[in-house]
Amino acid sequence: MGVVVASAVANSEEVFTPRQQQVLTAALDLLVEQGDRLTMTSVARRASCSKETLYKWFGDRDGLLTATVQWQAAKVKAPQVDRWRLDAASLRQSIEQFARDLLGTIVGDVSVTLNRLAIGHAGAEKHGLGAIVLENGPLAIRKRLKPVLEAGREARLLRFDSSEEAYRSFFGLVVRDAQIRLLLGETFTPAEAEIARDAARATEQFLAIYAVHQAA
Amino acid sequence: MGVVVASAVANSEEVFTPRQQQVLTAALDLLVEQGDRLTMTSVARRASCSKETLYKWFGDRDGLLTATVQWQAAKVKAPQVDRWRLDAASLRQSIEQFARDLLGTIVGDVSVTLNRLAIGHAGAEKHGLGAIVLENGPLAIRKRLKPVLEAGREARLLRFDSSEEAYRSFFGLVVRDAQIRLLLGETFTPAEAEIARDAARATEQFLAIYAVHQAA
DNA sequence: GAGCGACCGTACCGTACGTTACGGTTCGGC
DNA sequence: GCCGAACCGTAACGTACGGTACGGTCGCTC
Repeated sequence: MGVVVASAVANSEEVFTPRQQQVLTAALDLLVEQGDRLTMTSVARRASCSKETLYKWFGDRDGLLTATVQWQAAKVKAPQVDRWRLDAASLRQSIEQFARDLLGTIVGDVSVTLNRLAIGHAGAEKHGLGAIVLENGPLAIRKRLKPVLEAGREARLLRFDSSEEAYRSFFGLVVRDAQIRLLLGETFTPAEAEIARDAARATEQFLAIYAVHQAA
Repeated sequence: MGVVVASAVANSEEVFTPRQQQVLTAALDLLVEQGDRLTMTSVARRASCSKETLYKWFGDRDGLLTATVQWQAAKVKAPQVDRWRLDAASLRQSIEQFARDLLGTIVGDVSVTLNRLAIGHAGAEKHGLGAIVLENGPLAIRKRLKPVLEAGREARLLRFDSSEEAYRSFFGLVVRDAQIRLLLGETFTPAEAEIARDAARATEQFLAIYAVHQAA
């Protein structure tokens, strides 16, 4: 286990020195470039540091990977959608913004790489990375979206039993098969415009399901 | 590359002797048990065969894995939904059946394992497995669902521009975040009943989006 | 029953990589 | 100007595992 990385999961208080962040950046770059096959030697070389330092700071290979994922995941905290009034238009806008954030993140190189890594680890009974990615990916967005959805329900703009359920359908409508296809190696990088269009479509569909019928 | 496994992708004509299938079964079992870390030695031991035979039949480790995935994937070909008349009820029933198939497959141990494996390979620039899994997973279902959707459109029961698009939203509504959560190591195994309920909900939602409004 | 091909079990080889060890350099504190 | 801590670069160690070689057994053919 890592020396600096203590509790393995969700210790966002963890702080890295600038030098350490350089190392983590190097590790992340190599991860994106060559996936899980990166070697400690290559990280050391890329970061211009010694392996000894690597081991001193991160304990072992897993510690380094965990630190990298953790550190990167912590950066995802996108800005809260600030003030939204509770009319149909602004609700729709908030939701669409979330859809764009979510989709944009998920189709990114870094997201694909980190998810691949975490999935690989999960396949080896090491669920630490999976938990971190889960926590900072889908769950983070969900946590931010939930109050919006519930305010929408409060205002009788939306109808659903459980915000959990509603969120999951939202996720499905936004992500569809894009994530699994990317993870499986299909290479497509939607432009900003496509993402926006997809987000709009997903929002439309979500509202078609969960919006209260505005009976004139 | 494998000796027996020729074209790497979608050569379903490939046939394995019973003995070879025993070996592949052993490999699959080990894969489910320990993920990508299975060794050639362990497969040989489990299948009571020599490593030499393994290499003779499958070429190398990748060949064995490819053969395993390919062979397993070929078994997924679920029965076509046979005759469906084109009223709203039977259309709905067909779609719901697809949803159950899809969800049931995806939450299964074997699916999770094989997807993990293929994703790992995709992360190492070896897209063969990813292509196979993609081909036999999502794409196979889509291929079977497509005529149903288009017949529905023909009969003015459904409205959509592209069946591709409609399928992808269907996929999203059915799978939601279940697949990625399982891949990341969350362990939940929905009962038959839950799957059926989720499939029904997804169908409901899909129709809410794509069914033509039956204006009384 | 001799010859032969397919296959098993096991011992062996080569290598890549995680991990450790060590000599040399920089730098802040006194 | 000296000391120790932190760090760099590199060499060395240990091992796990992919891949190969080989002797032995079974079963089939002539």
